[in-house]
Amino acid sequence: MSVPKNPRKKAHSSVTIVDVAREAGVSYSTVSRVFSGFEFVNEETRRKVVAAAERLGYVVNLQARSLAGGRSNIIGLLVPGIDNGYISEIVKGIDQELAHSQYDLMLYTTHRYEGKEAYYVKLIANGLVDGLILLVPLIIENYLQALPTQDFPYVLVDQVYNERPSTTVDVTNWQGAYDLTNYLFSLGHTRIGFIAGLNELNSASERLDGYRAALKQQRVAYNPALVAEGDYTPGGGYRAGLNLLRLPERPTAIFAANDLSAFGAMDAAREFNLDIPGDISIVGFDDIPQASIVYPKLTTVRQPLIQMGQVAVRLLLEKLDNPEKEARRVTLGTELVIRDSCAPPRA
Amino acid sequence: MSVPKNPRKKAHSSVTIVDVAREAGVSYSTVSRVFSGFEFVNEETRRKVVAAAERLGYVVNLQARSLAGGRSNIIGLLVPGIDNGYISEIVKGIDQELAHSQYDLMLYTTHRYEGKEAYYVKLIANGLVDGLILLVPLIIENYLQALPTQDFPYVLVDQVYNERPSTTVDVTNWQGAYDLTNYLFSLGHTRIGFIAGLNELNSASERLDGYRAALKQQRVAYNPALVAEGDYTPGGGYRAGLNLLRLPERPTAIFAANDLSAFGAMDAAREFNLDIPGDISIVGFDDIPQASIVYPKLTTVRQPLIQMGQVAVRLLLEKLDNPEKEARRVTLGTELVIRDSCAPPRA
DNA sequence: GTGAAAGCGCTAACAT
DNA sequence: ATGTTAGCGCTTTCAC
Repeated sequence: MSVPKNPRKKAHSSVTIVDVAREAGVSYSTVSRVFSGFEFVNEETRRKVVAAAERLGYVVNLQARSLAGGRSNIIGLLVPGIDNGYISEIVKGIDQELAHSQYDLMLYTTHRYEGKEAYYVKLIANGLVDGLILLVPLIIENYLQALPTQDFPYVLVDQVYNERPSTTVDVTNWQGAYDLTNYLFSLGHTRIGFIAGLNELNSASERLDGYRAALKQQRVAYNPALVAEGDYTPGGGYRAGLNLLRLPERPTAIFAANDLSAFGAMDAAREFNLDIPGDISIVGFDDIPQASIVYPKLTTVRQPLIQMGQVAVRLLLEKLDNPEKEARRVTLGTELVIRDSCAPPRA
Repeated sequence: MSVPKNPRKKAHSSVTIVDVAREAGVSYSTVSRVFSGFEFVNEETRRKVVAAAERLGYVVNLQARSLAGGRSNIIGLLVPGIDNGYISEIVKGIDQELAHSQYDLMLYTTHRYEGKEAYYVKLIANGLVDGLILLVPLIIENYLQALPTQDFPYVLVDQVYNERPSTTVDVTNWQGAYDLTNYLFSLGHTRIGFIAGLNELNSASERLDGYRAALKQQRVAYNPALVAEGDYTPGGGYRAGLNLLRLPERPTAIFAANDLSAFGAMDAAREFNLDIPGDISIVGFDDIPQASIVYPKLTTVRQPLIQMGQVAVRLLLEKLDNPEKEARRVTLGTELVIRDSCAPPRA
């Protein structure tokens, strides 16, 4: 064991490559070769080294490897927070995919550096991580501008950024909203309220567009009064729902731009003593896990959240292996999930 | 900018301490002093250095700092996965507390190394992180044994390990279960089914003990037939719920050992066309966010999940700052949360 | 207060 | 196939 001279150094002494080399009676670069793979090493030597390493309980020091060779085998994930079914499902996908790889995950939450996004990203990109997955709803440019070079590998999830060709994974928001609205029509609804998300989010505006397109196609006039402002949160959905339900001509169905808002709208409906789906139909978007736990179970549009995470990782690793590769955008399909929160309007 | 000689090195060139030193016209150890804090540096020199660094856009390389003897300022978190309200709430607390500190978070999920826990922990502890928070339900010893030295800083969340004095944060599981059972008694229930968690988890066994203690105190005979085996998942809760409801003398209330199981039990009750809480009362434990979203809203025992995460971080940082400090155990209080899933039994 | 120099554990030329 | 050597970017003695 090499004894650290530095007293402020981390306490736990560790076995290094040098110790293993001595134990095995070879030079320490040979040991390095054995553990960094790929190099040719005599089978017998390799065995000796592995045995020695095992005896000593050797484990590589990833920092040192990274410093010396360049790769940390860590990818960074930047998110607003993980206390949200939507994000944690995507993270689950990321995690799953990473499990098949040699990479580990560094989790960065944005709230820590509000207003200092640029510095944060620089710190992140400088050294520790090989690439970055950005799952941040807003102000992407603040983050992206700070990337140390044009070609630092990153991928955007669920948002598009047109100023710079960026590797991106998103879903068919427009189509999903279009399909869902048509489903409501097929049930006989024509007065369909819409609880919007923040318009700066392109997922939100695409969904609104899909809703409007379906209206148009059904030759139902678009009525701005039926669109209430929400913000993708249950609280916002609740308030928007209240507004919609107070309307003189109450909608018979409400399309909330995401599931969380739909939950809020459900609460609002209950406050009006309205039966769901008897008196009012409610639908959401995303199909987060809670959507099938609430009562009644929510009809919604499924985004392949887990798959989004997986694809994000795959795209990033692809980029890592082949930096020359051009940025590309993968748009995954959505799917109508019919559950118990809709019924034909009362006659 | 120093040009890396190694072609496989990460593409993005970065500004180093040497560049800053040259720019500022000082030696690079002075630059180091400026950024690693604490050392005495002439105020004017410091200003020059800071200015130069800013001009160049310098950011420290944490790996190098860590390797050289400093701290990585990263703590590791080991969890089974984050797709679970219980865990993600705790993580939220961890994240919040970390935000006030200089530390970043490395997220490790256990499923990647099943059967290789020891190796995994070694890898984690060896180098990259300064300390570790273990939020792993089972087989803790496999993990702990592998810690490089006796004094590698770690803290256990929601589990106790008696073989070695360990810094721990947990909650009053026994008391919570006791209180909750008594609440059910106060409503008039006496036939109270219990859906257990895995008995190896001490949270699960403590809750069962609390339930039994309340029974005893109320002089109600303990009936093993009323205890169904669950596993802390909705699926397990559903099956256990079914078993309980099939009993000749059906319980009038069900105490599920955690909220997730309670959700499963609710589904089971609905399958029997039982009204909750009219025909049967159901309670859970944990108060995860979903508990107030399900319908009817779940009566449960609140664990201060966020606070648990915060305390875990605080304990770890405390240990990091003062390695000599003895391990201690912090047990946080639980609290009865009465919502809509209980009513007196039908006469 | 500041500079010079050693070394953290490892990888990757460059030798042999 | 293996050993030698020079760093990766930084912290930390040890001089001055």
